[in-house]
Amino acid sequence: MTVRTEPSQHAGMRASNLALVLGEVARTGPVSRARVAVHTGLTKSSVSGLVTDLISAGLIGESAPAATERGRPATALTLAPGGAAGLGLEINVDYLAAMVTDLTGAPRYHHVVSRDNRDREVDEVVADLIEVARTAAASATSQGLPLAAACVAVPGLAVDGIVVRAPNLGWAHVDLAAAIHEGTGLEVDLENEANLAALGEMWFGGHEHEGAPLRDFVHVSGEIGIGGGIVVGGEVFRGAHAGAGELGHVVVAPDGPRCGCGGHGCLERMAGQQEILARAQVATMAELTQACEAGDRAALDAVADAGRHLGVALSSVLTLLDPAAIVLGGAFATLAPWLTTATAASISHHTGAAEPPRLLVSGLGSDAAVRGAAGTVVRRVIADPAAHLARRP
Amino acid sequence: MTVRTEPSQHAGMRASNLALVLGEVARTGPVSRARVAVHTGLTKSSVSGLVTDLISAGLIGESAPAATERGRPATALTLAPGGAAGLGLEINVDYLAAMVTDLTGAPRYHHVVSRDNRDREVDEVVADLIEVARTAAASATSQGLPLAAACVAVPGLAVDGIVVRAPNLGWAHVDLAAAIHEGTGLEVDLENEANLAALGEMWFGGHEHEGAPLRDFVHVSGEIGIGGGIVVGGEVFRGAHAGAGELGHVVVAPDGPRCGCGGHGCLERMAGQQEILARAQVATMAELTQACEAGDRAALDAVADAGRHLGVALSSVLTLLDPAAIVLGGAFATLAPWLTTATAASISHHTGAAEPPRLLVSGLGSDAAVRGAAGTVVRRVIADPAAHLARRP
DNA sequence: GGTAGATAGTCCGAGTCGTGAACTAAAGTG
DNA sequence: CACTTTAGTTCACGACTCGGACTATCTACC
Repeated sequence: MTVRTEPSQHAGMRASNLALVLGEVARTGPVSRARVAVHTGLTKSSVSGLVTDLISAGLIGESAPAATERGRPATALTLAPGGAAGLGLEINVDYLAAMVTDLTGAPRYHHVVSRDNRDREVDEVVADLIEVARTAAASATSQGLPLAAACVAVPGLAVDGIVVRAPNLGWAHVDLAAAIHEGTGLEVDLENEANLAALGEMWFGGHEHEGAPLRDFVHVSGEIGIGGGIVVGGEVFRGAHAGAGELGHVVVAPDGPRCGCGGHGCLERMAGQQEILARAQVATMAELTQACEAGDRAALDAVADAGRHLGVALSSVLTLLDPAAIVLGGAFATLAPWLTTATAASISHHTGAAEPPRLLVSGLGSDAAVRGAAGTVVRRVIADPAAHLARRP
Repeated sequence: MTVRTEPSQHAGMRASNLALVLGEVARTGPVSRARVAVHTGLTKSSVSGLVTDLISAGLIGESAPAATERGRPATALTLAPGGAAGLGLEINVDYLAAMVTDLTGAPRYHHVVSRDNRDREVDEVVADLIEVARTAAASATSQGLPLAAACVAVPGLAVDGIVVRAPNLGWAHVDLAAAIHEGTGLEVDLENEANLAALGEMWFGGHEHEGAPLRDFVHVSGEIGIGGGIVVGGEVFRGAHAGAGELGHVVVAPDGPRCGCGGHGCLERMAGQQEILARAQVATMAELTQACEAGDRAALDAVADAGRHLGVALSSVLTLLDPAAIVLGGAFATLAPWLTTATAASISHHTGAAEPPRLLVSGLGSDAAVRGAAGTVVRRVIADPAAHLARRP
């Protein structure tokens, strides 16, 4: 039912089959040409030709033949780690981060600069981020990793390379992609932090659903604000204006107090970090977890209450989006031990579902977004190797 | 970023280009081959060949050359109404319906049988629906319309041709598609009523967004229950288990009463038809609209209250899904005059949005789902004419 | 009214790419 | 050491689209 908009031509056919073969190699580890042919439905001869191209492009490596059961031993094909690399950047309220991953998605460089970016000039922060990016790029070069592009995780709404608004940073209409492109010479893409964290979790978090990698889920990423990333069929769901997934501003208390966004009774207002800390009468997240571990009543109640509100929001998410699972990330992952019981109970109460939905806890912690950003770049190369080669012949 | 799963071959290239050309003809009314070539990016010679195939397949018609400004007059191409037709069926609480549309989407047969299907045997109702389908098929045949397939709108969850559950009918695990296939010889697809109503509204409702047809929206279809259809990029959003869009069970009152679904505080429990009628102290929807028109206080309050609850649910929908518009259908379309003010106010209050979102009212009324069902069939033919031809050579 | 210019549509050779069968390569089996 | 099995390459063939040449049919203008 997809509306076709571009003519199918021979070049497109080839590009599509290159992606098919490369994707198969990426997914199923070391494989022979013959097995790729069977899995993809292409003939052996076609696969041979496509693999030749991918090897000469440096995206695939050939290892020594290894004996199998019977017959001629197969030469194994693997992703060439040095074929292309991705630079992931993250700009957040209290830190900047950079990560380089090779074509297999393995981290090859990671650096975090902690500093509160809220009351600084935008230009200063941008300059710092460019510096961080340059250092990362230099490291990639020295490791022989050719960067294909960069992707920046932004705590707000980004459209066409521009940060439209990032409330927690106090930013609006910052042409960030152009600035970083200027400073590094790389193609730069911007994406919401919550969405990238969700992708990072999908690609590197190791979650499964019925034996296959999890491809339909909602990722809750609470740091200072509460964000949400919706992944459908392995891709981020963005809505009509790239604003989808704003879990933090789902209504959980129709008669509730005014939220910073202008609305009333939003989840973030009722269960955000600020609210939890205030109710638990502690100042930092570290103190909160300590208090919870010590069994402090006020702290436990505050967290459980947040869990209940989260459950209300997630009930609506479950009925509206029908995801296969929900992944708790960021601060909610840290608080999971004292939170999930209340959340699960609240979900059962509000949806009436016999069996509770799958509530998973993130394993990546606060690195999910940068990893997702770097991963986005290399995934794009794998998804369309022809386009990548056209750019650097 | 789409994961490719099938090899691209010459036949697929041709199939894709056939769809491209046919889609262009369908979208832009009468067009010349030359204009199709420009719009699609194909060459004139390719378009000529593709059009020849489509004409001999009976999907496209050629009308007499009409003079243009300068040069040789163009022969106009249009969809051939008799090329293929779709049979839409609908099974609902208090009626069965059938509609036949030709390839252009124009209704060519429409029949509704009013009868309460709640306390009847499942087999009886299925037999009635088969009878309705047969009569419709006979009418199509007598009009020279070859039916490509059938699509059934079901008030519940349908997966792989089976009605998994339809609470308002009291159905569970009914193999409806096979039964109708048996009775009519047609390929049969099942789909949720709310989703089809949304599609019908998109294709035939005439809504626009920034000059183009509306392709990202949420359709609210309230009859006895409250349903929702989410359309993203022109396609229905189904979630991981085909259960997405259940707007009726979004939580709008966390401390609210128990709902029939087992949850608490669901929209349907707070603003469903039963609730509104009870509060307005009337027995039927007809009486309710009369009371509203007469300015009856209790009726107006009941409707406004439902509108407020609807606004809470839609606030969550807006923040989670970021649609370009919301379309009110079914009973809510009828009640729109006394409902939308409260709903819009509630949305503004809960989302804090400066400008209220686009709240549109359906023009198709209760025919939306059958039209959507019949339209689904012909749209599929247009989206993949090669597959259609392969079935009937 | 005849010719130039413009636009529509067809035809055909060239180029690209996947297919399929034949062929070479390299192991294990009896 | 022949036979079987599996891996990978080669090459003629066919199915496409492309692009330019060619024909058809109109308007505009002299």
